[in-house]
Amino acid sequence: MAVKYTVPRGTQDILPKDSYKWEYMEMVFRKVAKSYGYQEINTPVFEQTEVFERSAGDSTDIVQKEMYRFQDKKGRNFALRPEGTAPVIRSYIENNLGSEGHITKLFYIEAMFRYDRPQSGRSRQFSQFGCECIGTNHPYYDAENITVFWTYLKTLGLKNFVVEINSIGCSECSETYNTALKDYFKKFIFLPNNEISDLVCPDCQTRYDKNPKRLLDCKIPKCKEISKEAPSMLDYLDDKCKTHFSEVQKYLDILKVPYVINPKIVRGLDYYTQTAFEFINYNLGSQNALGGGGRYDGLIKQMGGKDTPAVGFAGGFSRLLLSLINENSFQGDCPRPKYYIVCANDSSANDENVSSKLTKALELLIFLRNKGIYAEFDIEKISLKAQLKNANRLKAHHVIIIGEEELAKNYLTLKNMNTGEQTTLDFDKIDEL
RNA sequence: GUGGCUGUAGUUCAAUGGCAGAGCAACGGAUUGUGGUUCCGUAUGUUGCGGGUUCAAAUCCCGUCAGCCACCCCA
Repeated sequence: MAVKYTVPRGTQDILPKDSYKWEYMEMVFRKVAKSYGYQEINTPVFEQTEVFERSAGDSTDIVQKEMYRFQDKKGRNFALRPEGTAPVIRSYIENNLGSEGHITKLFYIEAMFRYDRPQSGRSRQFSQFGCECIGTNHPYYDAENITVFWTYLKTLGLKNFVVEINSIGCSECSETYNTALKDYFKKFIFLPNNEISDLVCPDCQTRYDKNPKRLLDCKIPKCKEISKEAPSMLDYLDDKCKTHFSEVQKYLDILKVPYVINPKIVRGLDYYTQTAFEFINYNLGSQNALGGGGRYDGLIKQMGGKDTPAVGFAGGFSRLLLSLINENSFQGDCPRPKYYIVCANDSSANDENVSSKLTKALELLIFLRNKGIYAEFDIEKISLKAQLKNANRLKAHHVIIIGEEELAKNYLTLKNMNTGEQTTLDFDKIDEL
């Protein structure tokens, strides 16, 4: 069978058999986010390239390798959005959203694009949910932001996940720590004669210069062994950051969100400060982060706004769905007809009766649909058997049978497809349906 | 971006280099006013695509596309 066109690599169609699952996950997210006072924002799928370059950081992989870039007819540079925070902040500044109160809470559900090798849980177009709480540096809001994510996963019924938190400090602490880390790793990267050693993997040798904190979560056994003895970020926090971090923990305890402290958590984007957190499902394979986030107190100023602190998270729907299906926790219902209408025509039926039954069926169908009830009828299926079989295939809750008997006495036969039980209902009382 | 595995009916998977097959699903019947269970029957193919080797290729080789796994990175 020749399929002429296919979806672009790393993208997918969401087909009817799955689309209701996505709809359900989005519905629950909107509900949870709104209960915490977040309001929905939608930004364009593309932005000026600089929006991402300035925020995420020039050296990050997202900016360096993964952005879909293009020019429009006037030669302006744009990029498909690879992450959600920068556009939201761009909009926050542009529309002066901060003027409406000292805290602004925004949530979004949007498609993101990154050019990367596809794998289970990683595609080139993917859908993210996120919450940004802008305008306060109070540690309670770090905890509250984490709680939104946690509540969302709990509401969906997800069981296998952990919340890991860390503080990567303000830019000053981070600087001091990087120096300490490089000091420690120096003797493993370089031999006494200053040549490159092979005590750590080649990737870690690049990390040493590019992003020293990444040295901590290398998966190569020999590197893991070395990083065990490495200094911990938490020992390099100044008093302000230390207090902030312990306050976040205090509020998480009060809000009853279980968490573990993982001093090795690193964020992939440059704008993060202090609190960093990840939601991880260890059953998920190598792409195991359901989402992550943290505080980014410097970003808004850096992007040209007033100096405004903020905290936020983003998560991926496809990994979430994989997790829910894996552990059999998905709770949404697939759409099922509440009523399936069947016309029964036996050999005794004359043409006139066949026609009045059809009229009755269609009247009933439109009556139910006008009330917003999902009702089905198949005008092309003739035999009673075929119609019932179809009702069963669609998992209809009830079947309404209109046959000779019903036509003559002006009532309907109502069949419960679960129990097989049948009752009758006067045609004049269809309001009761 | 690096390394590896895989690609056959709607789907899950078979087939020593020698006639492309089975389960499930679909459809029809057994059962003319009753679906799900059972039994019987019917239909189903550019073996991802393009080249090569061979008397002969789903099978071997090369290329390509796609998916998966790990790395990388991250949602």
